[in-house]
Amino acid sequence: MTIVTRFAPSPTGFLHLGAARTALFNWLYARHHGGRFLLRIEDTDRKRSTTQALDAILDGLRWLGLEWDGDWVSQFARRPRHAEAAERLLAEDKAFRCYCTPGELAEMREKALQAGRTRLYDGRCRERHGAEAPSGTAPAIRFKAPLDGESVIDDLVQGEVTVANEKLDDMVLLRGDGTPTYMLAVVVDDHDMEITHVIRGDDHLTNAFRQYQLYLALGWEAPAFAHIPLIHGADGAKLSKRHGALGVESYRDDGCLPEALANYLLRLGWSHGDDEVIDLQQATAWFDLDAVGRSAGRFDAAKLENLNGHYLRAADDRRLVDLVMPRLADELAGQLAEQHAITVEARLEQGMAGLKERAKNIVELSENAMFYARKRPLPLADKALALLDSEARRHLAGLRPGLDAAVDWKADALEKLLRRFSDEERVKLGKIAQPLRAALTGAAASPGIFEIMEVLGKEETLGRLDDAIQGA
RNA sequence: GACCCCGUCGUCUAGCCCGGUCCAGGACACCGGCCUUUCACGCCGGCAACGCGGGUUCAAAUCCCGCCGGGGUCACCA
Repeated sequence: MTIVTRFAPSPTGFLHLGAARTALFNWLYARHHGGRFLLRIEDTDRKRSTTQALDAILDGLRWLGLEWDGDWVSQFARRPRHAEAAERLLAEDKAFRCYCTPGELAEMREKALQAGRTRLYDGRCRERHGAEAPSGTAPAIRFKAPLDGESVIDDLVQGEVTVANEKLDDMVLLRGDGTPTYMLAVVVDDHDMEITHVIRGDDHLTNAFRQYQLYLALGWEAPAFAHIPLIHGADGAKLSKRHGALGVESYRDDGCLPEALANYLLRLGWSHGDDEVIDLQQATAWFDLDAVGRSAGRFDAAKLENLNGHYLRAADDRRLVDLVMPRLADELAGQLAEQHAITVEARLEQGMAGLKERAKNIVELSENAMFYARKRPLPLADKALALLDSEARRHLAGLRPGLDAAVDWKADALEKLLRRFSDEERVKLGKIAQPLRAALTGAAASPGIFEIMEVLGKEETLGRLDDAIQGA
């Protein structure tokens, strides 16, 4: 049997973390088993569905590297097929027309809630015939849910879960306006798309029982279910906008690398012994549902950040340059004209190894790289300014002729030169290196200073040095 | 409220199914230290958990029961 999974978001918002993880698990499960991973957009709610949301979801999936097989399916486009299924159930007396008004329904709900019943609908239209149908109301089609017995689902994550059928409501299949409800649409679509494994959030667990009954009524084989725990905010409550249930694109904008987010999401709720750093390829080889935990996890930004730093250090230099350049251009607005941009890009590529060692995300990386992009004279941070006292400037002035005379402008040669100079002056290397750092980068912390001199080149280095020596 | 699910360091988790190897292991965070021209990285060390109460057993994080706590679901939303 070929395994077929699907991710079925509704295009009413961005791709938030919980949804992204659901997509990831579906993708991994399909890939691991050599199956297919399909995408279905649940856009039956026309009022809330937007194309912006759809684009955000598609972009988010692509950014994370979760490509789906074939074209995505629009649930809305399949509504004739949904209606057909509802009509068939009606014909087979497994469903009925319901003429109840919203007012009646509200009354029933209140009554049921008061009595502590889960079955809200009282079944009053079950046996009502067409002839007695009140005119003027467009009837909805309701499912005749079983009144007794129990439904059992052998969930791949939650285990065997049983619910008494009397708790299952006569749910609406087709609304009065003829549009299908979610409950009907998922079942019909999952069946038609030949989905073998439905992997989704825990919040759908109770829906699974209603859907299971529908499969039974329709005479179809139900897929295997796997309900994965939800992701909670740091305070333990359901992840909401309040605690940054943001779209994956906002993590990207904040400097997150997709492989880091994927790794983080993977480890939140799934584990493979003591392994922590697991890329998508390794995950594909290892992933299976039996290692998915049953309890909800809390979102931990610090752990994501740590993972991000790891992947950042491992990332290709050229790729990072491409990620950093737009941010620098943005910050320097206009100052990064073409000729200078070429120079900066070359510097970044050369200096990236030292830069990426010191950043946890692309934003930080860009900030740290700023001194390679700025033109003279450099703005000096307070700490840099403090480093450049009169004594320091005297040292730098003393150092200048030696640098000017240097023929071999390479990091190791420059280091020898500096060390010799500090020996001769009988001062610690730090007394020279720190002011030099301040002069060349405008900051008190940076990559290795000799490496920076090499990347900057002799002319720029001496220029920045002069700025600092003469500086007020 | 009813139904369902969950409960190991602050957080993610290993161990639980098949009780002893667990005075509970790893990772992140935090706190020391080393390395070092700075900051990082790296390395070394430290802090820190089986929700509570009963059983069963020679022995329980592991099995059973109760309680408590957290979460989810109860629409002509998805």
